[in-house]
Amino acid sequence: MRILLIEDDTVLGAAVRDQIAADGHSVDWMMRLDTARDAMAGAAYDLVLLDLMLPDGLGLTFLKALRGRGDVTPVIILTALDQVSDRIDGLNAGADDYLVKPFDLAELSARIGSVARRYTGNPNPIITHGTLEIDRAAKSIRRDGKPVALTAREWALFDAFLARPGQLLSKAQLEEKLYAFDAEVESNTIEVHVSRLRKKLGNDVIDTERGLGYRLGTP
Amino acid sequence: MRILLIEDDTVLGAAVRDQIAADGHSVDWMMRLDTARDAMAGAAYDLVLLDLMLPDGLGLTFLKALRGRGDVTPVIILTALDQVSDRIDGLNAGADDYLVKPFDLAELSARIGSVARRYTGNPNPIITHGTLEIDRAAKSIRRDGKPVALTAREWALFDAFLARPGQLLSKAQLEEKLYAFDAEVESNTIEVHVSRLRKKLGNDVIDTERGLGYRLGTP
DNA sequence: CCCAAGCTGACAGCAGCCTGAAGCCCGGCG
DNA sequence: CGCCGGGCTTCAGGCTGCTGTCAGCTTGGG
Repeated sequence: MRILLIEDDTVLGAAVRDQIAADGHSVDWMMRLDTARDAMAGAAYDLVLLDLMLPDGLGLTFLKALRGRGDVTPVIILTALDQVSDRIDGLNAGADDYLVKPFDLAELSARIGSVARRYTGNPNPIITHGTLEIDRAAKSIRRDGKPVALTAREWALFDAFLARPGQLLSKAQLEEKLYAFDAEVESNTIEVHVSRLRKKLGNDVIDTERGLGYRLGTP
Repeated sequence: MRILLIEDDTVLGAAVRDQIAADGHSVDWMMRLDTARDAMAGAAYDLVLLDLMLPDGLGLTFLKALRGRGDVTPVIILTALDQVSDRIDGLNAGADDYLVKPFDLAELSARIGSVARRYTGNPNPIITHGTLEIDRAAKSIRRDGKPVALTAREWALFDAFLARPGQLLSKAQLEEKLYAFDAEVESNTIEVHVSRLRKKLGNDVIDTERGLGYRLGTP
């Protein structure tokens, strides 16, 4: 497995690098966000280990930008912050896991294994839905063979329907999925995003059930 | 999402149950492993919250048996054990996540969301009633295999009968369920909706008991 | 046979939904 | 540091079809 380690503490970084290498993975170690950004642009990693406090910025900003770009590479956060709110922010920003320093290197190995198990193992299954071809893992969609680009929110919304085909999802449920519990929307955002999705994927991808919610269309 | 909570501490269990319910999930709460085992045999859960120390055995044994059986339902461990080696054992036994008591309820919510996001669903439980197939969670009904669409009010009414199969429900009770306490209807609204339901689902789904109320039909 | 209780077709009003447009926010770039 | 641009949210106006109401009919009990 190819792992990108972003950590500015030289002692901890070296220890982590050695542990990962001992587990048989290959590691690239960056100490700054800008070089890490370049590294990710140039190569495909299977996992990112991300410190939150870095000399040239916050790890959370980096993570949000990554997810906003549609990148789904698994991310495990390593940080000294042990406040609950920080953990929640991290998970909501799209992290897959969270380790608080000081952590045990053996636990890091276990967590890496746990994350890896979820993502590797099977080639990406393609779901066909009418004239759409959907690769959920890669977050890519083709309509009539032509690629369609979805934004982060659009994908999050569509993915909610893919997770449970045929299930009716209320706007409240969808809001909960698109936004953290704390975040609040008090307008018709969901409706707007549904509208956009329909424009990109076809009017019949999502059915409205008045007063109840939405449902994946039946092609 | 349908969640099985296995926890023998009544105070913590109630708090967790309430938090999950507030997040919009449905919860079954078991205090023993044997009843939990029965529950999992009888229904498909989307997530299991598992305490490790239970009156009739160890949670880890339960988890290993589950995984050994090929069950991949996501499991989050809740426990007072905070040794790193305990965490590693838990993750290696097949747990998806690990929370050490005392934990913050908001963080539990975040972790549940994190697990849910990467989870690809178990089918919802389907109730068969005569020629009807009912998926309460998905709010979908098939009659003779063909999908039937219910409106919001129709579904609310029908769901009232599904919640208590065989029980007689007076019009007053039904009005109370369909409308907020204050809202008042002074006509035969319930009768009208029952009529519409019968038209969609068949005349025998709901039986009339003159002067008393209605009852789910017995196919 | 009569009356009370329930059933159902028709319909108007309005809650709920859709969508174009405008403003805001944030990351990227000069 | 300031501008630029894409994405997200909010708002407002228009439309759809669900829902409560009513009237006339049917059913069941005594």
